[in-house]
Amino acid sequence: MKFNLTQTDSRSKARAGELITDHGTIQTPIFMPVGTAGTVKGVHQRELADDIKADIILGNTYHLYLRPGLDTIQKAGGLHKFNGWELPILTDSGGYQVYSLSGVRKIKEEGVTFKSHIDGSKHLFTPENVMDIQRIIGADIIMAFDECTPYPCDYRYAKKSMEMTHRWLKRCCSQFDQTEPLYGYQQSLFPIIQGSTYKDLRKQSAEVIASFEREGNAIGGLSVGEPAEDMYEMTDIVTEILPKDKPRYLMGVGTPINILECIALGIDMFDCVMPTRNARNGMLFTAEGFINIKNEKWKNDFSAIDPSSSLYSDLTYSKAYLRHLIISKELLGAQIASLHNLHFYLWLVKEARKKIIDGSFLPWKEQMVKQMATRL
RNA sequence: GUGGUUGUAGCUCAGUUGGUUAGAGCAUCGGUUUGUGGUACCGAGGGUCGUGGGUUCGAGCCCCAUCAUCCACC
Repeated sequence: MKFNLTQTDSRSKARAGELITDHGTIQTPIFMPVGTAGTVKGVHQRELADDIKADIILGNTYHLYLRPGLDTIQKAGGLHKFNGWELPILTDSGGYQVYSLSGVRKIKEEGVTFKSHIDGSKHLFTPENVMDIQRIIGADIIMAFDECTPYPCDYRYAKKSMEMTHRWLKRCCSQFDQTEPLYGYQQSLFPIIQGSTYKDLRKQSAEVIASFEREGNAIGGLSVGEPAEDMYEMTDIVTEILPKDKPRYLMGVGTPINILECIALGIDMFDCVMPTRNARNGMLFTAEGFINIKNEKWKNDFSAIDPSSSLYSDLTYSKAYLRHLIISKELLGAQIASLHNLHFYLWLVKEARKKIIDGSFLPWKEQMVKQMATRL
């Protein structure tokens, strides 16, 4: 993997770059659609690649390990072969599931024991086997096994947890470096910064993570319920410390506004379920603001879903029709809305990239932030 | 015509021996959603309890009448 910085904004910390992997080049800043179980819910791979030009998608270690299981994925020849997505894939390590499934798990130094949400069976994730699992899934970028602390989190727990995440990282790197990719292309391991909302912990974690000198670095443990201002402050602290010549990935973020603000703080990569999950529940993001398509005001609005879009479905179908589909829980509604939101997110980061390169990022960002906060 | 059944929110229905401002599901309206356990979650509006009398301190519930409904029998 190789990362080239194309341009750095002179009035903010925003950067434009390109990340070259064996499955293709990713232009940064980038938004990565989340495809937990090997599918971006409601969106075809062909639509992702051709219609909205996603450069990379996510998969999830926890879900894929439980179902369809490693045996099937390995027999398929890895996740790319299994799901027919030929561009880059990033897999999350399952660290976040340990957090979101809290109640049915036990965290120890060795690793995490948890119960499957599918059949209740018991499993153990360790830094070592999570590396092995991600070798089998075969993503281009794989994530270290970490503990994502909840918010709020008291200082003592945040510190203890962060230190364990650092020790786990050492074990991840050791296992990763002793093993080989299985399918003939390179994989890169990204470590994850923790430290909750404590400045000194974040600073310390960023320094530790940077010292491992991996090919890219991630920020975890944010967008878990803390105020946006805290998220920005923590991001600002760590991007000051992280090496400039490597990509920075802010995990799980966020709203279109969060993304622009964090691009301004020097983040290159984002992922979030928001565009797809909220689409399924009737929320549409646009450059002018956001829409709850279920609201009665759209009932007889036969204008295009998004006249400024280049998408067939955004131009062909009306708001009234999409409202009908979403309210009726028709599957096509989720598809149209998901594709719309992802297209918008990708348009947003591509536009940001252009503005960074031509030097007009900051005023454009301010204008967009103002517009996108509007409830339509 | 006779005997019986059922009438409670837009719909389908709960509602104890009579006891505070009559509930639920669905529907409607509004909100939430941040490294996906999300076809999810939270909230709101909406009822002269078929109608009219009566008994009672108090009636959705008991009594009478009446209307509607469905069933059975003439």
